[in-house]
Parts: sequence; structure tokens; C-alpha cells
Amino acid sequence: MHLEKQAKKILSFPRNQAEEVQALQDTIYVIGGKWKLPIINSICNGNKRFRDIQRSIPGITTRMLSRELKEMELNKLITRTVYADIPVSVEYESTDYCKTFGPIILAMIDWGKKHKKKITGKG
Amino acid sequence: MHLEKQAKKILSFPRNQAEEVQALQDTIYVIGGKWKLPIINSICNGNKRFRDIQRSIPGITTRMLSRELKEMELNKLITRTVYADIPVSVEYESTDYCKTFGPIILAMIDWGKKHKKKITGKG
DNA sequence: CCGTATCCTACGGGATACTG
DNA sequence: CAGTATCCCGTAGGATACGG
Repeated sequence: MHLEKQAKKILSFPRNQAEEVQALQDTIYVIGGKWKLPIINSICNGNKRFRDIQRSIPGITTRMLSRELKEMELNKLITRTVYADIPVSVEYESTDYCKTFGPIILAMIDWGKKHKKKITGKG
Repeated sequence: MHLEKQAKKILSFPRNQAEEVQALQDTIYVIGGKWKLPIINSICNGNKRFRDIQRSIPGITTRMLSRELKEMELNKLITRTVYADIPVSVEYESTDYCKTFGPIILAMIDWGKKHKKKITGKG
């Protein structure tokens, strides 16, 4: 019976499956690593200060946060504004482009919560 | 004005923000790397044979596919069935648990397509 | 066809210390 | 507070070859 299914699959497979796989891989490339999505999430949630962002993301070091923020600024995901206070203060803010990751982040948060319920036994 | 916003943020921040960040990080941990989601996507789309799965995912090597499949079988994301054909054939199938990643994958495919349009200039 | 076995390396990422 | 600079390391992942 697996042979029949095999035949069916060949017929039903074509579509623009290839395009979708490519889109998926592109996205993975862009948001790859442990930190980009948590940082985006944090900033989109209103955290603006370096320290606040860091405290909002368990485990991240200043080094990684600094690196990622720099890269995200280059990629127009966030803006960086320096205020000449004493001491100087800096604010990061998300661009509209950054917010397009919202659905992905929400889907992942949702999955994570359900997954935890499954592990814990219940919510 | 950034000082006022700072004050507001502190007040509005609490919620179960922490829980959401944790859920997000958990999910990233589970589906981390370049290959897990593309493989899940491929199998959920009906690909069952090792070769078919490999051909459906640009760039993946037999080594990585083999490793990931083994791990995914351990984690009950897929089932592996061996048929004593000549030569022997193997079929991979997704479990219900595996399908819970659907929303994440769809959101990422969607983002990838839109991102390409933005890059290309239009769709 | 369905993988395993080697070999190798780039780099994501941690720890720690230090500056403006 | 807002980072940068070093040092270091594990491992994800690529290339290639081979076995059942």
C-alpha cells in the first residue's frame, strides 16, 4: 500500500511547494540563532533601554545583545537614538518592518505554552 | 519625553511577559537549527521517502537529514516504518504532535514570501 | 535506495574584564 | 548606564567516501 501512496504523492506533489520551502528557509536564515526573536519580541513589547532589554531576556549576555542590536540596526529592524542625558541614555525602537515578525513570534509563544502544558501535565 | 515613556513602561510592563519570553525561548530551543522545520514541513506535506525528503529540501546533506530524522523519531515527531521490499524501503510519517508546528511553519512561509516580494520589488 | 562513518571548520555563543 | 574587548569552546553543519 505504501507503493500506491508513493504514486499518489508524485501526482499531488508539484504545486509551488518549492517556493514555500525556499520561503521557509529564507525566514529561518533571517531569524536564525537563539536571540533575534526574543530581542524583537522584547523591543516590540516596549522595552527601549539596553538594560531593560537584557533583563527581559533570560540568559543573554551584553556581548550577544550588543552584537545583535547592531546587526538589527543595520538591517533596519530597529532604530537607535542617543539622548545626551547625564549619563547618556539610548533608546531602541522597533520599525514597522520589525513588527512583521509578530505572527511568527505569537505562533511560537503559543506553541511554547502548549508544549509546557503537555510536559507539566497541565497548565 | 523618553523619560515619561520610561515611567509608563515600568507600570505597563509586568503581566506574564516573563512567561511569554520563556515560551518563545523554549520553542526556539526545540526547533533550533536550519533543518528541523523544513523537514517537518516536507514530511507533513506527504513526503515519506528519504530521497524524496532530501530532494525537497535544497542544500541538506544525507548526514544532516539522517541525524535529524533519528532525533525526531526519538522525540516522537515522526514514525519510521521499514518495508522488506527489494531493495528495502523506508517510510517516514508525521505524528499529530509534529503537526502542532503547522502554525509556526505557515507564519514563516508567509513571512518569507512577503520578504521576497519586498526584496524583488514586487511579487 | 537508505543511510553511516570520518574528517574538518566556521561561528554562534559563554565568561569575564574593562571603558566612557 | 551602555556598551566593547578578549579569550575560549562546543557543536551545528559541510564535504566526501563508503556499506547494506
